[in-house]
Amino acid sequence: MYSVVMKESMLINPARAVELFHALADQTRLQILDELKGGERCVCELMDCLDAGQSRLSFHLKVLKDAGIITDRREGRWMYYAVNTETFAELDELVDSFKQTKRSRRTTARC
Amino acid sequence: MYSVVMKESMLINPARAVELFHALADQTRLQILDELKGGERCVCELMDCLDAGQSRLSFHLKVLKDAGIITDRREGRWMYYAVNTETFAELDELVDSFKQTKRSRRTTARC
DNA sequence: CTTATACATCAATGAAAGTTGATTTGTAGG
DNA sequence: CCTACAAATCAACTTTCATTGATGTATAAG
Repeated sequence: MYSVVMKESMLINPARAVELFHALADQTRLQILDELKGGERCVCELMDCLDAGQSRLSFHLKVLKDAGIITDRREGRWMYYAVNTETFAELDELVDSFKQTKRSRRTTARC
Repeated sequence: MYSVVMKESMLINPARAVELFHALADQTRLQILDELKGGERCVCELMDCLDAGQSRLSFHLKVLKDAGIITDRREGRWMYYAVNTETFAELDELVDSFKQTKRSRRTTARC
């Protein structure tokens, strides 16, 4: 089986994990995601319901997009943002990867 | 059912979510968790395998502990740290809570 | 071609977080 | 007591991140 072959204590990709968690570690960005749960939204809609300035929103949307957490789509003058479901699957995996390896309580004391 | 009663687009607790994600958004802290998957460890062991200074480790351990991600236990002069499995269950829930509400693609355009 | 709208990007500032070395606290042993 | 060791805490500093206002860019309409 896979888990037996793999080095048991190895993260999928540390840098990627940091990027994902960092993107989620902000109140405004969580509010954006919360709003996007209801379907795609354009920036001006988000400005309304989050009561945030345009450049501030743009900044946070970029962080989320760079992390692959949301996607964007242009329609005329508007940019529509939506959650990227694939990335949440990735997140699930990531969280699971931290779960304790039950065997191997300790091998040697190193102190 | 619960989910029907709850306001559909509401996070469990935004501040708590930010705290959790922030605690995980750091390379060193992820390395610590990765090491703790193999069972509890004391600070000096972590210093060895992570090649990090003592005060630096202490700082990161505090962040993880304050977020409830790890627990500590004193044994003589040593402090043993271990992952707190309950918090990972909480994390699972949190990640799930972001998953898209399929119905309600859009109600009104607000731009 | 001009103007307006929607948004991104930039530069400056302020706030928060991480690093380092020094000091302090707690425990064990002589 | 005194010393030694494990680890926490602190102060100074650096880096990273978020906010703001101004400017730039793309699209659409007249």
